[in-house]
Amino acid sequence: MGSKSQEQKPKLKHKKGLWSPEEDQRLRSYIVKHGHGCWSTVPINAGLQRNGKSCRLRWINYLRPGLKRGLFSSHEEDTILALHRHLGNKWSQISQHLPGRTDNEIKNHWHSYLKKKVLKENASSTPPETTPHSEIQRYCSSSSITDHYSSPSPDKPTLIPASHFRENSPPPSTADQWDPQIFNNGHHHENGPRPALPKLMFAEWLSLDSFAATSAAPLVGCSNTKGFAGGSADFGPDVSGVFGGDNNNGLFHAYPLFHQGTSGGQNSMTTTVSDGSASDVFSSQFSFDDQSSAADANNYQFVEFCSDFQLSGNDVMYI
DNA sequence: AATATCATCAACCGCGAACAC
DNA sequence: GGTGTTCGCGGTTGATGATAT
Repeated sequence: MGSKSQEQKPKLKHKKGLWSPEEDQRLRSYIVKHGHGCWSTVPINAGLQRNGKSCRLRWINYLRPGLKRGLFSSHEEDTILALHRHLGNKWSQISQHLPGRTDNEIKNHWHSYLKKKVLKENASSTPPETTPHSEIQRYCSSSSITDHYSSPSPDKPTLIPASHFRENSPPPSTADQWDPQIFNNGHHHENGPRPALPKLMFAEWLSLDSFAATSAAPLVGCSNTKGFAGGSADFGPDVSGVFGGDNNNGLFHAYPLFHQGTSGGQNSMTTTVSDGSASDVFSSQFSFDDQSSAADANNYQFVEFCSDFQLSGNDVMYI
């Protein structure tokens, strides 16, 4: 057992410490071209004097596309606090609820700032239920669907754990089956025009590790432990992609499509949800600003679409 | 200006789980 | 079933910059 295997290969001296820009470039280029596959072979093939573990960490925490850098918003902090109260130090699980944030980043932020904040709050004996993030705790701990569906505020999306559908009833498979309580804040629309549909997204989409590579479009990562089977992706100059949803455990098909035009300007991501037939489909569109930080590695561009998502109280996010 | 202390964050380490043989 | 390998997670460390004395 253990992680000694890589290190003990005939005393190959692995470099440690901070990564240089050249090393970053080598690693990024290699993974963009070939995917990471087996991490232990990545440094060998990429010509790096690092061990696979170090490469994996560097990719996950720093080079992976879609990472959000910078200060944590108050909403993110609230989410961390609420989830930490429920999950404890499960940084990896917490990070799944914060698109673009890594577990390491969240862990650091906790130890450097949030932990003290909590201690201070406890010292002043503020009841946890009065904190603004109690709604997040509610969906974590409650078994009531009505609790899940109640939108916490006009400015915040409704968050629904995917486990709800596994534990209760299957999710709606068509647009018409969606509970208006969720999508229209309780307002039915019998015969009139369908109200503006909410943005719909899964946190998993925000992890590019969920994307499956195709021969035409070698892409990073291929695995998803929850069985989210990918479709195809093309990160060429015209960034576009189609991703199949989970069809094995009762969840409906969901195909996020995104496309970045060559003319520049604003990018968009269209999310289409269907029951598998072409006849009953609805879609919503995300917008995200052109990110100047989009990497250009060997003519592949990354869409940093996590950075500027703004979900509102009319939106639903499956976590 | 020099030094000490604190805060932040990238990276390392060790462990356990999952998997392959 | 036993052993080795790989991966992912969480705790911890150490370098660096900011701030206080």
